[in-house]
Amino acid sequence: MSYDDRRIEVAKAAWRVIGREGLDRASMRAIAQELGSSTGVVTHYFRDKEELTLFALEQVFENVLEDMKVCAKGRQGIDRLEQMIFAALPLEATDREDWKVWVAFLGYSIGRKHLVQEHRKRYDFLRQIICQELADLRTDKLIRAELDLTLEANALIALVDGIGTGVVIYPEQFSAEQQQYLVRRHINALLASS
Amino acid sequence: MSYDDRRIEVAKAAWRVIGREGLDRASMRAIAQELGSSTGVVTHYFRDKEELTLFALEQVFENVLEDMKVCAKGRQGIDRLEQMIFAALPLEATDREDWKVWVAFLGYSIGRKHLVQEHRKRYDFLRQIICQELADLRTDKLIRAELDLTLEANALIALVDGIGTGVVIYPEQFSAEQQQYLVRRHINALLASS
DNA sequence: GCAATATTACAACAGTTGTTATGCCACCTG
DNA sequence: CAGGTGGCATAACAACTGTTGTAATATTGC
Repeated sequence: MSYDDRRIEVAKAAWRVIGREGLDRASMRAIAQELGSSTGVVTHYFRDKEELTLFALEQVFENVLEDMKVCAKGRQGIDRLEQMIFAALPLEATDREDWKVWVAFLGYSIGRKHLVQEHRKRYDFLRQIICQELADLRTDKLIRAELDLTLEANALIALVDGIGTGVVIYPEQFSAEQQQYLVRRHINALLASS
Repeated sequence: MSYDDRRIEVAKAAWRVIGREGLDRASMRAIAQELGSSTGVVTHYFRDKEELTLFALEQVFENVLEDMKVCAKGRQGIDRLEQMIFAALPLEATDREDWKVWVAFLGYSIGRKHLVQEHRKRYDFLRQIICQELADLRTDKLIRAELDLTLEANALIALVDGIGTGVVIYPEQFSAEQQQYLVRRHINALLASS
């Protein structure tokens, strides 16, 4: 196994512990135990704990981006946007673990300037992607021309974020169909009245 | 100053530290220092740290409930619901501190079953309140009859939650007017087409 | 098969944590 | 005034944290 693969394995162990026990209880020793080895391995592949946890978060984020890209592939119009958003929702139980890690990081970032900065970077990236999709839809006159695209992108992110945290705290709160229904209805409100 | 007042003072100090430094860095000593006294005071008024932090969270929650109640008073119809939701939004900079504490708690709850349970209790309470408002609106035929009120209440909470965390991470993301615009539009989609 | 390097284990470090016990001081009550 | 009580300070406790250094073991290249 290559260096990078082993690194990802360590991060996955961290990911599991964070989801199960929380971010502040994901100590080096707990992560090493989850990995089935000693802390020597963890410190060997990561300079310090922050590098490890940020790497784990980055993995989560990139997985979502990848899923969104896959869902977008070959689709067009409103359906394309919908499917991309759906990819970010915790539709299945397995997605919930990713959302747990995400929410844990959000809370952990409070009072830590550089961690907030990390989240801003990622929100920027997401907004840029969605903005581009909205711009394409507007060019095709599928959504109303007067919309503030940045605001609409932020609103979509907020809705997804709210649903995600809701599901993390209250898994039965939103079924997969209800999540999709809410997002669909939100997007429908943007459509050009033709 | 009475016992209960002093208790609240301690909780407010905790609240300030949590918002400024984060929940896991809000140690007993840090809270005592913020209060301008020793840890003896803190332990005197609270059995342990969890009792203190939960009490601080409860204060935040009840403040929001109180604001919602005040905003609802004397209003009726759609305007009443709107104003209640507005009361929960981080419209001003001062509201952001409450939201920081809330988000910090959400993240801290990951992996802690009884803390998740606490959040569920509060979400239950909020949903119940909003459900009642929606039911009243439906009785007056102001919103569509076929709506799933529980789902709609959860959706409203999710939207507010998403906006709140968005503002915490990215204060410039939503202006007060934009927040209100988004909520208003969301609610407008529920109106009976008359 | 030997040397060099990568990987891992383990122990020790200094610092911080929540909690508890003890003692001091002011205040109130009888 | 005696004595008890609530409020608070201080110190000590054991447990746990991230990090570092050292040494043992695998793996690789020649």
